Amino acid sequence: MPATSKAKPAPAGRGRRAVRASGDERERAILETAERLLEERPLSEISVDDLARGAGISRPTFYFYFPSKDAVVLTIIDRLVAAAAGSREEALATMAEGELRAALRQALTDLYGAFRSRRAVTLAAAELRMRNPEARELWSQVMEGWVADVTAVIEAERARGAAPAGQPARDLAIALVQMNERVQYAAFTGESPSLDEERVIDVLVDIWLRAIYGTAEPS
Amino acid sequence: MPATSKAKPAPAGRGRRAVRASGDERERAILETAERLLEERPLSEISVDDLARGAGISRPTFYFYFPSKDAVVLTIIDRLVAAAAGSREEALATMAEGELRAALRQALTDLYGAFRSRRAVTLAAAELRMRNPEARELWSQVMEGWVADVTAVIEAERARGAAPAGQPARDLAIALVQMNERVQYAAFTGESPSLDEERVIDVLVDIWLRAIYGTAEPS
DNA sequence: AACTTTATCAACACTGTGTCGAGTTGGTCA
DNA sequence: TGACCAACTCGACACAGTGTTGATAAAGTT
Repeated sequence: MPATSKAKPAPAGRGRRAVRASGDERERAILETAERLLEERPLSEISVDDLARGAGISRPTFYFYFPSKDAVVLTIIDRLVAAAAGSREEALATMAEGELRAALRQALTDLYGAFRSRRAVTLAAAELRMRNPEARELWSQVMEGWVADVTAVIEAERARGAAPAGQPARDLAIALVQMNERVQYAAFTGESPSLDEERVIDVLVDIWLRAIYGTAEPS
Repeated sequence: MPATSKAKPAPAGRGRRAVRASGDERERAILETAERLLEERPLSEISVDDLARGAGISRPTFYFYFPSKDAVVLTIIDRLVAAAAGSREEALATMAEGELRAALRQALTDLYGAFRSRRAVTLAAAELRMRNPEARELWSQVMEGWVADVTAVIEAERARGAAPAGQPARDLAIALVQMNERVQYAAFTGESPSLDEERVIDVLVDIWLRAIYGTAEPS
């Protein structure tokens, strides 16, 4: 049973423990080592041994603190996701009261910033999602949160006559949110083709506005 | 040196060989086994041993035909990508002469169909891209091809006055193409949130048209 | 019939994961 | 204070997977 709870005193949700003693700083050391190594190379090229050594402990001792490498990264992603959720709520609060164009830009900028400031972790999350159901579930919740909020905004704009009818609001929201995810990911990795980091927001905001407020009639 | 050419007679590009004898059918058996197993489970859960046994040979013999598991999948992806490129050129030919709305829908439908009909391979490609530079490069070329074509279409539409000015055509094309990739991937995996398979095309076409022909002015 | 090429696989070397059990250490309370 | 317990540590092991080596067989080629 990989990547599931199984630590010695193991009570908590994922794989982290609830210890209090000096082990607390060991746990932190492991998390910090993981973040540091992720700046250098992808998750797939980091071993449990790398994490243990980086934290100054032996490999078996690592397993006292985390049930697997994945659990470490999941813990780190948890925190990133929580921060991003904060950005989102804040941004949405602004958006609730008119001046949508500027508010939308602000919202996308904040979210983009939240992930860009932890680029390495964001990339690791994408990698982990490919093979870890728990990571998939966590990311899924993040996306659902965004989609729900964006859906509400679109429906409100349509209700007050500011936006024309069109595809179901939720479908539109899903596509737009997924576009953001992919475009941002590409910009972070620098793959080609990808948008320049400074152009990401301009392009995304433009497409969002056109998708929400425009109609689909060519000349 | 994993995933690079290294087979016995090894001349060709990647890791496939140029054998002619009875080994030809072994090679095909390996490729077929890979495709079959990918329908059942992700690439990360398929071992070289699985492929060898599936093809009725021992593991060392597998290495006579392919230098690694990745090389097998790369060969399969190559073919998918070639087929998709065919769809694209065909679709673009239609698009070159007016009636853009219908032509665009047709183009996106064909492309979507090309990948949906080989869903398992498409998903494996996404997984492999995460950790294999060669897969990344291959996919990159596919995306660049699309972006180049779409950029040309947008510029042509702007030149003939059918589409308004806006973000640089290439930037717009990158975001739209990446949106398609992500939305399609999500629909294939059935993750949540994701668009229903029957709704994908409608939603994407709508956003493309609005992004290309609309303006970004809210009411 | 010598020789080469193609094909095959048992056995090996290596890397990485996760577990077991035998410790050590520091605090607590009888 | 000393018996005890929980937190903590790690050497040694069992396993799974990858890729290589070398010996061998079977099919052409000259």
